[in-house]
Amino acid sequence: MPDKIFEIQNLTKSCNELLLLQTLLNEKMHGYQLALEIEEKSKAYFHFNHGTLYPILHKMEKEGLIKGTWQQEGPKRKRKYYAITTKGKIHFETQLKGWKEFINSFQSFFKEV
Amino acid sequence: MPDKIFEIQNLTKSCNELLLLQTLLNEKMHGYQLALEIEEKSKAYFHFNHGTLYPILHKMEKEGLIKGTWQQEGPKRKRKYYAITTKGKIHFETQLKGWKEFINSFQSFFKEV
DNA sequence: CTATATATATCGAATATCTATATAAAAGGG
DNA sequence: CCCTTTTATATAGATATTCGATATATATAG
Repeated sequence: MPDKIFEIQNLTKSCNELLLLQTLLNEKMHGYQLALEIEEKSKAYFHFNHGTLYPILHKMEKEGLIKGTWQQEGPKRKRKYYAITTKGKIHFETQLKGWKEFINSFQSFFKEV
Repeated sequence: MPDKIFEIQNLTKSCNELLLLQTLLNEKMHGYQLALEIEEKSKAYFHFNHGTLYPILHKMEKEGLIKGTWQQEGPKRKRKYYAITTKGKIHFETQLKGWKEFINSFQSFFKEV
C-alpha cells in the first residue's frame, strides 16, 4: 500500500498530522503531552482541541503511522504513549515535501507585482 | 457583521476563496473562466472540480463577498459574471494576512536545525 | 449531424472538525 | 481529609466541506 500523496483538499488534516508526527520524531509521547508540546513550541499559534486530538491519533494509529502502547504510570494511572513508525516517517517526509510545493505555488500565485 | 478571521480549521476553504477573489481583483469573470484562469496561472498546480467550484461561488455570493450578474451572450447563451465586492476585498486582505502568518508559523515549526 | 468543448447546477456519500459531555486519577490547598 | 484544579483519554452529536456523479443545455468543429 503506497503512501498517500499530498492533497490540497485536506490541508488542515495534513497539517495536523505533520505537527504530531514531527513532535514524535525525537521522542515517544502521550496525547496530552503532544498537545502541550505543540502549543508551546509554536508559541500558542497551533492548538489542539482534545475532541479533535484523540480521534486524529486513533485514525493515525489505525493507518499505521504511529503505534500506541499503554503504560502503567503509578499504581492506577495509565497513559498511552505513541511512537512514530517507519510508515509514519515516510508519510511525514511525503507530506512535508507536498507542503513545501504548496507554499511555493501559493506564494507565487499571490505575490505582489 | 465583522469579517471572519483566518482559521486554521479550514485551510482548504480559505485557500479556495483566496484563489477566486484574487482572480476577480482585476477583472469580472464567470465560473468556468475562473477555473481555467487559476489553473493556467498556477501552471495546473491549483485545480477546481466544477462540483466544488459552483457551490463555493454560491456561498461566497450569499455571504456578499462577490456579486453575480447574468449576462446575455449570443442569442441563447447566458453566463453569470462575478465581481468582487468591497466586503470581498476586505475578506481577501484579512485571509491573505492570516495565511502569511500561518506560513511563518508553519515554516518556523518545521525548519531543520 | 454528431461529437466535443463550454457552462452552470445540484445531489448523495464520505470525511473532518467542533463543541459538549463523560469518566477518572493525581496534585495541591485549606 | 475534602474539594478544586489539572492531567488524561474517549466518544457522541451537529455542522460543514469536498468529491464524484449526474443533469441540462448551448456553441463549435469536423
